[in-house]
Amino acid sequence: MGLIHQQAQSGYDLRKLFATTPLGSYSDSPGAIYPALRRLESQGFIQGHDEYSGKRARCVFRITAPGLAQLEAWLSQPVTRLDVVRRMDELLAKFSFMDGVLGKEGAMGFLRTLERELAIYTAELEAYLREEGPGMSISGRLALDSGVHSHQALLRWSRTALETYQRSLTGEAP
Amino acid sequence: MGLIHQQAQSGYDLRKLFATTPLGSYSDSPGAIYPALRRLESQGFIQGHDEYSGKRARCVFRITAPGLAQLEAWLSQPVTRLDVVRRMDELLAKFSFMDGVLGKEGAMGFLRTLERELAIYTAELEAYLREEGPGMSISGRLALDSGVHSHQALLRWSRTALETYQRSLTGEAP
DNA sequence: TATATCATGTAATGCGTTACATGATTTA
DNA sequence: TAAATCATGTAACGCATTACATGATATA
Repeated sequence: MGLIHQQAQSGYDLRKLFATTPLGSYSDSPGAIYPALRRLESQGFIQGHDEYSGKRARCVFRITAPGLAQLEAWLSQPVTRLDVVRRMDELLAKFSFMDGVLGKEGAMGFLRTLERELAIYTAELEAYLREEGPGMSISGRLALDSGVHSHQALLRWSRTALETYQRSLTGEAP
Repeated sequence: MGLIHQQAQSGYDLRKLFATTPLGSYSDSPGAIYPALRRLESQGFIQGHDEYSGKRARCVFRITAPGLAQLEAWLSQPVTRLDVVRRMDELLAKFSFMDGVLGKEGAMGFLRTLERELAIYTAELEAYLREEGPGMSISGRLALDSGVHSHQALLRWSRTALETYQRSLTGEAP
């Protein structure tokens, strides 16, 4: 729905996006995409129209008013600890749609809570590594270490991302 | 199976591991774990025994010879591009079991191919950000940027991890 | 004795994957 | 005209999630 909100898309468009672009590593299988589109349509969140642009028919989906409300609600959900631990990919996919849907303030609010949760979880990982690391195998300890480094990198990113937004705000409102 | 190989585990043990430890963020729901254990048992990869240690019965699973062979085969599968793009968590979970199953040489071989695939994919992400970034929204570009930074961090980690193994080899065989 | 924790399951539902299928339109 | 690509689906299967259920044993 985020992609359809940015621009009307057919099922085939989405397949190509998932297969060729790095963002949102979702499945590009037709058995996943077409039924999902029909489900969203039956719920009234998107609406498909056949388009004949010279060639053959393409069923192009657009977001509806209830769909936009649903998308806003999804993007507005607070960042939880469980999101940070197990659904980081989904969080970043959500964030990529943020300023098109919630605006800069929404995106900045998201980044602030993400930074807080990331800081907490990263500290927990570091503590776990300090305490349990010595008793683990080399590869076990190193795997945990990779989690620590990945989350540290995300934490640094969330801070520079917030600064990027702050610069863009002061720059446009002199 | 990796966890059961390290140490015999009951379904409840696994639930607690998944719920409390940071490694391998798998589901701790009983509806996922118990049927999965029974499937592995029916395939002959693990074997459960009831144990009565003073308290009530616990069904403790151990790995079998075919199960160990299967685990070795799984851990020996080459690192593919798709693994790096969409299954990085699984790769690190696999790696955490490596030197208990394949030994240091196996773990080092894994790290070398992982480093190669990570370097390729990271370069692709950087190129995509350079080319497509200017046309994207701020949050879209930043989300992509987080992917770049995360993979750069993993790439650095894979190199230091390899050095850690090399030091441990020269240290023990003077 | 009530509550929390230990320990193991089952049932309904939904969804993803894999594989198969179809027909139209470019390109070689 | 053969092959690749466009564009959209269906069917079988497996598995995860959620919620419910059970009984035993510690702990308050």
